[in-house]
Amino acid sequence: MPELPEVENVALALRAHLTGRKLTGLKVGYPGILGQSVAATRRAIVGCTIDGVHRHGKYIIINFTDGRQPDSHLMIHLRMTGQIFILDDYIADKHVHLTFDFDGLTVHYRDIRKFGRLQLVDHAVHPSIIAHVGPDMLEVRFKVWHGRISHRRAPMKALLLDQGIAAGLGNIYVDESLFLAGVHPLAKPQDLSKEKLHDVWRLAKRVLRNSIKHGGTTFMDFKNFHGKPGNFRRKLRVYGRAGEGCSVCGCEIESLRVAGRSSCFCPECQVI
DNA sequence: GAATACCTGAGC
DNA sequence: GCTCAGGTATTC
Repeated sequence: MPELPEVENVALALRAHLTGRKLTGLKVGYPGILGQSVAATRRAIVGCTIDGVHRHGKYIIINFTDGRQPDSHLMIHLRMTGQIFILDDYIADKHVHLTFDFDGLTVHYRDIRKFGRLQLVDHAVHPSIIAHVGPDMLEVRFKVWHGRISHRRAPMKALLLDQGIAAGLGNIYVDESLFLAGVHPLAKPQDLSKEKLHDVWRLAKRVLRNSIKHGGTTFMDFKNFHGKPGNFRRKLRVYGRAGEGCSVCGCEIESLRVAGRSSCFCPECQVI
């Protein structure tokens, strides 16, 4: 599934392939993916040229301009199963809900579970203005992050998933970050020293950067479309490994439900 | 903060 | 045929 590293790769690919291109047409199979009417979407972006692609957390914002009207900003969230790829001779299956025609290439939006959204937003390209979303996890400084999390009373698992504190971590990377930091998913900020919280912050950034470097947990190729488990999956230490032996101490990885999510952790290495 | 809605497919 | 998977908006 797309996580921050895949979203980053998608944003990089869109920027590389679409900057300067004009959108000539938009086909819509399932309007529910759009956060506004089909007509409003077409009015805002068809005939416009892409002049910027930005990522913030798991959001992508594409800037469209036509030189006369104010720019339009299309915000994309892939949620669980959204995929974007560029392929000219692709025969769309039933999960392809949107097809964007540019001069010279075709971009498909495919989404098995239809959770993803593409919506027009008012604010300018800089995506940190999304009100309910905190600073990007890769960008946020420790002092800022600590100030946003240290007074909260919820378990660390829930707080790291909370996009309002910092945006970008999903279930996989939260479990991995907590494992690397040796922090139990039920531990609360007040249970932890400032040094321990610094470890969580530092290792969360590291695990995200490492995943980006390895092509993400899900591999998505824009030219030869496929979305399947990528190189980073085999590097995961605890996620999806309940019942297996911990790579550090050998004891059995356990699974627990925290904040409505499955949480895999090592009961020996991760303490409150 | 927890529960639920949104969806479909995989795995039992 | 049931449960589970999971990000976010919404509603308790």
